[in-house]
Amino acid sequence: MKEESPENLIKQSAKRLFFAKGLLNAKMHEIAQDAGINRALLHYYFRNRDNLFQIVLKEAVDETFIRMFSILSEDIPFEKKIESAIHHIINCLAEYPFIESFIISELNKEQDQNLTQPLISEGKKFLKKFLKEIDNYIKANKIPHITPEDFIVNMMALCAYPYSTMPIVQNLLGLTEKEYNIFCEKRKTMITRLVLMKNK
Amino acid sequence: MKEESPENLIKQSAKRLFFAKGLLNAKMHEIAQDAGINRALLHYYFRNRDNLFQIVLKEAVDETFIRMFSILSEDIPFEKKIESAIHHIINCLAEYPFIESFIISELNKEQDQNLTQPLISEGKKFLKKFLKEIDNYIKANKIPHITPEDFIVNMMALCAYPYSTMPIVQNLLGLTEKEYNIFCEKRKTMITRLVLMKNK
DNA sequence: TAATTATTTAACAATTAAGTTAAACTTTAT
DNA sequence: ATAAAGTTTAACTTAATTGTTAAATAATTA
Repeated sequence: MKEESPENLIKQSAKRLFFAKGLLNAKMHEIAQDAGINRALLHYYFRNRDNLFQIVLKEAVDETFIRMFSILSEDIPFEKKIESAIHHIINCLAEYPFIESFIISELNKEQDQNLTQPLISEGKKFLKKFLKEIDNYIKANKIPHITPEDFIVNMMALCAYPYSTMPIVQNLLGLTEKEYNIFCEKRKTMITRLVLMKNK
Repeated sequence: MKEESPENLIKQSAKRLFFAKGLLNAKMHEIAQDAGINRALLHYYFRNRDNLFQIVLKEAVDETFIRMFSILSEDIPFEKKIESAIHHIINCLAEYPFIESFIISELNKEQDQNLTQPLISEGKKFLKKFLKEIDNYIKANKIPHITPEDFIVNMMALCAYPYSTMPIVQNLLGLTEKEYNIFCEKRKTMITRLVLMKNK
């Protein structure tokens, strides 16, 4: 359990509304209400909306993507690494299903991209090495028709899609929230096998 | 080319901003500006925001998802059908990369779900039959570890993810808009092979 | 207990957007 | 040419949201 200071309650509420509930344009009073405090106190601690924005987004991005880059940069066997990254990213998405949607929605507003600039440059630096590593794996295992770029996009797609589309897909499949989370959780091993082409 | 009536110009602009540019909360004056007319005329033709919303969303959903359901209900060989559906959905997403994001963002606001209600019920009706057909294919081809539900989610995920994440992934891969569209386009055959497990 | 800090209340200004309206102007059709 | 429909301009109202502020109240700490 984390500290229950007002700062943390507010940050938790902001993250819950933005990244977990998918209310990409949650209002200040909604965040305050969710945190059980009032608007004045919210401004007292976080000055304004943009500031709160930056803080909670940076924390969430560090927990998910920066951590994923770190896992994928470890010096362990490739297959083990991929399995580990898939588990990590699905665990993170189970907590914040809409964090990608949020970032992209912000990017499309093309205001200040400085928010995501660290993520992008960190990602590019990491990708360069990682693409080579994938290429080696593809050649060593003679996996046909798939480029290293496809490999990464496939991995992310198979993990992230069921979370970002939860409101529709859960309904279409006729599952409760709990059942849907189990469905997504179970996909971990299937996705690992599929991207590594281990269909045994 | 479509008619260049003011109605069509407005609808095209609304679709472009909402579904192609990902401005999920585009303002009325932005739509008017994009269409080369003014706010008053926009209200003259479409009364209010919600009305414009409903009309353009219904048209886009009919073109993409309802049409996809129709393709997947045709009485043709399973593999041909999947290939055809993948081509269709990627062609649609190339035109409106953010149509799914838009629908989901609206659903998360949990106001009137009546907008998506037709899509959901149409989808459920269609899914029931289609899941059985997938199940037959999986059993006939002894595909391991994949449920029919996984099969559908995988197919949609592999098609849709690179579009909904375009602003990030394109940047990370260091591609121009044109290059990125080619990258997505090329994925058609790879995705078909991957979901059908034809890795020859 | 006294002083400091945290929190609430309530009112306020500034901004933005939606939607309406009336008047003027332009194009099209009769 | 005249009437009708289409289009623009500009002003306006209304509502929502952000952010500020001062005063009152509660909780903590010295």
